[in-house]
Order: sequence, then structure tokens, then C-alpha cells
Amino acid sequence: MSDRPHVTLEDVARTAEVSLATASRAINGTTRVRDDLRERVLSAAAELAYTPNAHAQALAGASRRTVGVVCHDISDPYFAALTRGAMRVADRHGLVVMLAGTFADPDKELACVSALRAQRASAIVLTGSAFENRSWERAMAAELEPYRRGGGRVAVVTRHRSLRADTVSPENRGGARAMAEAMHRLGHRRFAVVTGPAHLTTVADRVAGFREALAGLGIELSERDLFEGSFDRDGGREATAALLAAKHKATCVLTVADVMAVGAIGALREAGLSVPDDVSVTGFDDIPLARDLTPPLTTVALPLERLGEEAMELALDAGGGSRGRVRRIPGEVLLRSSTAKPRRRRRS
Amino acid sequence: MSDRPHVTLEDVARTAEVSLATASRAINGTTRVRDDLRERVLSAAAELAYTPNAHAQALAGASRRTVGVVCHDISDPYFAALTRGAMRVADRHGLVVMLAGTFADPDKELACVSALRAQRASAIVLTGSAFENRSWERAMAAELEPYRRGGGRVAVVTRHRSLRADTVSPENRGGARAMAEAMHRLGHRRFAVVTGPAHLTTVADRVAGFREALAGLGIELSERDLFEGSFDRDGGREATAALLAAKHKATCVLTVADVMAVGAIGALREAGLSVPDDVSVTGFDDIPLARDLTPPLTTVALPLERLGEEAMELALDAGGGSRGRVRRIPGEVLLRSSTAKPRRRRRS
DNA sequence: CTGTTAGCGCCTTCAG
DNA sequence: CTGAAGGCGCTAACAG
Repeated sequence: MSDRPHVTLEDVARTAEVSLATASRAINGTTRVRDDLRERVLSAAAELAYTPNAHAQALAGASRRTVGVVCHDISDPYFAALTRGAMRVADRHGLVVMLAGTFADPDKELACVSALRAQRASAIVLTGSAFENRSWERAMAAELEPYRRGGGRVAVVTRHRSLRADTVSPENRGGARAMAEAMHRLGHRRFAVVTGPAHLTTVADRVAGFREALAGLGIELSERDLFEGSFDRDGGREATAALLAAKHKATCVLTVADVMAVGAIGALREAGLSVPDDVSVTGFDDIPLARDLTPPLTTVALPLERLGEEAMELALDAGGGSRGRVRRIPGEVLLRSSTAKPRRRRRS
Repeated sequence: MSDRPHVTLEDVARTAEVSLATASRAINGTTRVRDDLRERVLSAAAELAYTPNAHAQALAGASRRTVGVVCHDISDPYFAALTRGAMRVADRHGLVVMLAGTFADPDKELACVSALRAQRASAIVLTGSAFENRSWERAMAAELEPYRRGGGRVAVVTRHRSLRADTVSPENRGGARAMAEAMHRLGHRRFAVVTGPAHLTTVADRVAGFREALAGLGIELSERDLFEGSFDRDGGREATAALLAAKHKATCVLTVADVMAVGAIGALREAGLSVPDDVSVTGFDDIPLARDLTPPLTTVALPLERLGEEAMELALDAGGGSRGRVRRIPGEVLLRSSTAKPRRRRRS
């Protein structure tokens, strides 16, 4: 038809031979419009394959149909599940979500929030761990503050209270504590921790939980019992390789995430050790595939999709008045077969 | 500071005591601006925490910094990996991606494209299987056509040529053929297929590949050898349960996706069968965790992230002239331990 | 009910 | 180099 870059409402109005306003009303159903006119407008719109320009709509102050979700890495099952939950409720509200992946880069995360702010997203959900970094934290708060002042809502999962946003808080520390205690109860006395980057609050909290519980049971976790890797499968693999190289005598390896546990199990196996016969391994999160591993992974189960759903709900629910509702989500220790009583004879 | 809902360029200009135009130029670096003025503008912007309104920018015809990716379900490792690749290249180009999840609902998929169109996304990548459905297909084409006419670019992964978009085409059929042949070569003669919804082109293509290869080897796959479930882990589980209930005598179960294979292995195990000693199981895709399963999954490996990357690259590269470049991506049979030579004695 | 008109916030010719 | 003015597409008051 036309060569115009885009079909606009004006084109539709002209084709239907009505005024701009009438066309707008007919399409949005804002006000009643005489039937025949509406017919004409609608068919003109269909014929021209008209789609309203969301930018113009937003500018004109009508819609705010987009929300943002920012996460570190969508290909991590943890974030995938969270995001799915968040998307589901956004969808239910007829909102489109802009997903921003930061690849765990603090600067990029700031940039994402800025972009979302520019898009005038009506809500932003920050998932995943924050960075234990004062200046970053300040910068993020500085970005969020004006966003909120402009009417934006924000909710976070596992973040510092300092952001003063509604937060969904899985009990990382408590879950870790429970897991360490459960392993102790199973009979383990020599532990090692396979952990991720210490500057991630999630990591820090979980390790703290392990340490706390064990200390309470008379077992000190020293720096030499901690093996750090990236917060993914390969990180788990490498950290465990280091553990093996150090000839650590642990009978139980506590990891801070299921994905790391997967790597850990792989490394242990390659070294000829059996899980759980020689070493027990625990995870954290209960990602979907945890139960399908062999052996099925003992882990601290978190209702991942629900975390995402709740966060989005908080973000969308303008209620709550003063900033800072907190919804705690407990984790549950799931004993599966990657853990067992320690054997008598020491390994290696 | 102000109570205005949003800080605008005008606020910045006023604070800096310059004109709107100068403020704009100083911030965008479009034209040279006297140093002191620029300083003033920039510091005013910083002080007021100014963020340009992306909608206004887009409306004014300047930027088009968003691209869309639509997929069925982000929590499926296949889509997660694809999306990750796509996001990576978008990121590299300084673009924000809007991820739309359709939960495998054709209507929702149409709605997503419409929303992306409204956002004037500069490019749209459709990942994941199309639906084998004439009227849906027409509707999608009708939505895409005007989008393109308006300058929008679109690329698809595994879709019908009928959409006439640039496409990245993993060789589902060829890969399936190769897998079936490999299993035949291993010695298998009795096959069953655990498959997903037949209306997904991906599923259809893969099954066709199995059938084709087997037919060439003198083995007919009848309807009774096909067990259908949803396109995920649980679907694989259920389809396999049905297979077991039917007392199918297959020595090798070909599945159309790794996630389904995971379910299949679980079901087989629960029935007391050993994989691969009693039954061999194959997957398709090579999702990240495939190698970490026990036994590691024999599968048709597809470079998932690259699929996403290439699709986004095609979408972003206005070149290519006439619509319809096709980039074929071969799959590679990866023999791991979920498959083995069939045993002599028949099972069950 | 319907049409006219004034912005929404920004960019970009145009003059100066 | 800087300022004033028009317009991007749409909606929401206003008048008719």
C-alpha cells in the first residue's frame, strides 16, 4: 500500500474517513462510538495492518505496559526458573517483560537498570545476587532512587536491605545451616566447601550459614576448607579439582549451588571416587534437573519459580506503602542419594 | 528536588541555563558544544539523575535500541542457551532485548510479535519451533509482513520458509537420520521413539529423520512405535511409561530432545531397567547438562548458543538484500554412555 | 457522540 | 557554536 515507514493512526482515520480522535476511541474502546464508524475504523485498521506505536502511547501518558527483569545469566537454571515465574505473573497482568542479562557484570547491571528506567518500565525486578561492594551499592541505590520518585516500582530477590526495595528473601543462611546440620547428623565430621565468588551476597550468606552451623557443632571451617570457583558448573569442577589436589580429607563436600555440585560430582567421579560412597555432595537451590542426576542431588530446595512470581507480584502491587516489605522464603533440606553416612575407612 | 514525575531534558537545560537544544547536543555529543556549557549540562544532568525518555527518543526518530526475542519457555535449557547467544550479540551492539515467553501458545506468540512491533523493536528473533498449522502460519506472516515493510528485520530459528525471513536452520532431519543410523550401526534393530507434540515442526522434522533413516535400513517405524508426550522432561517420562505399559520390545529409545530423554531415563530406571545395559536412550540438542547425567547422554549436539547468535546477527545485519538467507547448522552425533550395543537376550 | 487542539519529551533542521 | 520552532504518533481534555 503506502510507502510510509509506518502505518499511523492518522492513516487509519483517513481511510475510515473519521477524525483522529474517533479512530483512537474506536480502537481503544475508551468511549462509545457509533457502530458503523467503529466498524469502518476497525476494518481500516485491519486492512492496513495497523499497530499502535507503543512509544507514542507511552509518551502520551497512557500505557506503561512493560516491566523489566534483570538477571545475571539466563542460561543458569536458577535464573531461568525465577524469570519464568516473573514472566508468568507479568503475562497474567498483560505486561511485556524486558529481560536484561548482565553476565554478572556490575557495571552492566547498572546500565540495564538505566535502560529500563529510560523505557519507563513500570516495575523492575532485580534477581540474583548483589555484589558485596560499597560503591556499587551506592551507585545502584542512586539509580533506583529517582526511578522510584518517578513512580517506578522495584522489587529484588536476595539483595541488601540497603536498596530499600520490596524484597523476596530466600533463607540462604538458614538453609545452609540446616544442610550442614543434616550432614553432621548423618555422621559427617570432616567438611569442605565448594564455593563461588565471595563478593556475591548469595554465596557469602550460604557460606556463613555453613560456617555458623558447623561452629555450633564444634567444627571450625578454616580458609583451607574453602575452595572457590566461578558460580557455575565449571567453577564447581575446578574448585573440586583444587580440593582433590590439596588432598583434602572431607567426607562431605558442601557446595553453594546445584550447578556447582554438578561440576563437583563430575570432578570427583573422574578422580575415581564414588558419590556418595566415598564422598557425599550437597547442592543448593533444587534446580529442575537436580532430581534427575545420578545420584539424585541432596540439596536445599527453594521454590524457584515462586521466588520470581512473588518478586513480580510485590513489584506490581503498589500497596505496601513505605518501601521495604520483606517476604522470607524458607529452604528445605531434601535428602536424596548424593549423600550418605560416611564410611569408616578414610578415603585417599 | 522537584516533585515532577520525571526529570526531563528541559529541567536539565533550565538548571544549566542553556537552551534545550544545547542540552541535547551536550548529552548526545551530536555536535561540538562549548566546553563550559557542556560541563554545566553534564553536571546538571548528573545532579538531577536525568535519564532520557527512551519513548520520546524513539518517537523523535532517533534511536531504535531494542530488539525482541520470542521463545516458548525460558526455563527450557534449549531456549535458555539460544537466548543467551542472542542476548550476547545484542549486548555487543548496545541493544536491549525484550524477551517474550509464549508458553508454547500460538496466540500468545502472535500477541508477542504484535507487542514487539508496537515497541518498534528494530529486529525480532523467533526461536523455537513453529506450529504446523496453516491458519496460524498465515496469521504470523500477516503480522510480520507489515513489520518488515516498516523497516523491521526478522530472523527465525527452525521455521518454515513460508515466513520468508532469514533463518538459522539446525539440521533436525539430518541429525535425526544420522542418529538412527548410528544406533543401527551399533546393532539395534528394534526402535521406539519418544516424541513431543506432532504439531511442532522441530518434532515433526526429527521424527521424519528417524523414520527416513530406519526405512532406508529396512525398518519401518509404525504408529505403535511412537509415544508422544509434552515437549519436556515430564512428557518424556510419561511417554516412556506408556511405552513400558505397552511392553514395547525396543532395545533403543530415540527421543526428540534431551529434556525428554532425561524423563525417559528416569522412567526406565524406575521400572528397574538399566540404561544402557537393558535399553539405550538417545537425546537431541546437547543441552549443557547432557554430559553430566549418569550415564552421560548420547545425543545430536547442536551449538545452541551459536544458533541464537547467528539468528541475532542475521536479524541485525540489514544486508542480505532479498529476504530469505538460510544458514544451515549441522548437528553432530555424540556417542556417550547412554547407548550401547544391544544385549543378546531380549528384555521383558 | 464526534471533531479540534494541546501537549507528552526529545531531536533536528533552520536561522542567528 | 547556539537558540527557536516543527514534528514524531497518540491520548485526553475541550468544544461542538
